Amino acid sequence: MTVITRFAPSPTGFLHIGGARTALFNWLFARHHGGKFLLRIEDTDHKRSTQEAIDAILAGMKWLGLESDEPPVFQSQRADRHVEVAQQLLANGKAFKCYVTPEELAERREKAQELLAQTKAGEGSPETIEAKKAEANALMAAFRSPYRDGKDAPSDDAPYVVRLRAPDDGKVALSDDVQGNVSISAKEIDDLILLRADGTPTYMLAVVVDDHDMGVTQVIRGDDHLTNTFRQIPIFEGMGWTLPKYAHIPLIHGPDGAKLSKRHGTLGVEAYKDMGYIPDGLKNYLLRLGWSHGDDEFIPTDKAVEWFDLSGINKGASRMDFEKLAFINGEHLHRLDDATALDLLLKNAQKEQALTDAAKSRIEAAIAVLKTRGQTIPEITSASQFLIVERPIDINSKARKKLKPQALEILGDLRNALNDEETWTSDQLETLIQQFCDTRELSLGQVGPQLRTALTGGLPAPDLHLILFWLGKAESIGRIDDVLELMNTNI
RNA sequence: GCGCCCUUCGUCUAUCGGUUAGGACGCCAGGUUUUCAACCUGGAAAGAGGGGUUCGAUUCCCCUAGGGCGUGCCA
Repeated sequence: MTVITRFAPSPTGFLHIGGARTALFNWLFARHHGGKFLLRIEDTDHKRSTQEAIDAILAGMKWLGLESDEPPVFQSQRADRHVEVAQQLLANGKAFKCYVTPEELAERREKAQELLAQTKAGEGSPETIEAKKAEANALMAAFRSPYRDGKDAPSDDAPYVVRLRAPDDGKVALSDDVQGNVSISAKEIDDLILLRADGTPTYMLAVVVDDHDMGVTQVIRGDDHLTNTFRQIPIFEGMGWTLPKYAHIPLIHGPDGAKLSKRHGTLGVEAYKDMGYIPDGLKNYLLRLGWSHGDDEFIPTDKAVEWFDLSGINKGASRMDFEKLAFINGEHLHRLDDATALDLLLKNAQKEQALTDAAKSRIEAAIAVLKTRGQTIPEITSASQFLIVERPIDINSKARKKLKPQALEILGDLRNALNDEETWTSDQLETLIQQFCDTRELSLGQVGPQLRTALTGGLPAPDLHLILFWLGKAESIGRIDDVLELMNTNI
């Protein structure tokens, strides 16, 4: 049987980091087993679903390279089928019509809360407190409808919902691929609503029907759904369907250990894109959050596909750590192919300022080195700033201190040596600088700082011969002359 | 309230009864050095607490504490 997984987000917001990881795990599992990865948009709640959210989720998945193997299924478009299944359950006695109103239910809950508050306040004798507590617990227990055994409708035209008749006793057991064997007693399960009073299907019904109809063999979802699974299992059983395998993965918490807040977690993946992370880096980080393969840390996507398994998933929740994300992102960025890196860097740089053609071609020449000088796109962008600035470049105050008269004298000589150089390659320039030092019996420390200052104005940059090479002869000599001239006029 | 799940360095994790409890990020120190990085070497840093089971527990069981999730005519 071919493996089929699915990612089933509800389009009430963008693709956040936890959803991205769930999608990743599903995608990896399907790829690892040569199966299919499907996408289902759970837009059953029309009021809260938006097209913007759908677009954002699709865009986020595309950016991460987690596209589904088939067009997305829209749950809202399958309502007829969901209703059909509910009717079947009604027909075979697994479900029933329930005339209890939402108001009555709310009343019941309120009463329970009130009773509980009273017991906390310690009103009355120990006996009455115990009695109240027991009553409250009974009220708080899983809801069993008075209509579950065929009680007559209050009136012919009374509105009703269709509820599943929950198992009466015993246990409902689940062998979860991550959580292990888990079970709860049947009395914890309520008679859940399948069809609302307006006839529309609920989420609980829809997931089960869709997972079945889509042929899903392995459900991988957040462990916030673990207890829901016990409610869903009776639906499968009521229809005589075989259950998919389940793997409930732990949730991701914020750096402070609390729930993901607006500040970090609820950020959509596009926010991570904007922060300069790249898909492989973010995926690697997300994969390692809760999953491991021995001591491996750097895991390219192809290795992830090869290695991924459910048994490597942890049961405990993990926290978001931006430092480690940055590090692992850097590892991927450093290995990114030059063309892609160049494209990303250029796009990022041009958000701030228009680049001259000269600057662009310098960056292109330097990209293989530039991409290694930071962990995110903005970092390597600022690391290439020395190639972007135009003459006469600013010399920052720290760099200015390197321009002592004696240093400038040496710089003048070096300038002439460079000007005489006809083979402007990085190897040749490296040799030239070395020979310049050797013949004058100078250390690089006596020659380099002022040259670096002239060429970069104090901006961070790699080795001197590389800077000279990327800048080109004319620009290099020009920048040196600017400094020599400036210092002369200042004297 | 009730039910379910979770708990190894600050963080992510390895360990599947016997280890000096390993690795990674971050941090500290040293090295390298023409700026900033990078890099190299070294270092500090953990089994929530209490009971069991066992010749032996981080590992298995129970309790407590802490955290999470669920308990909707939301998904």
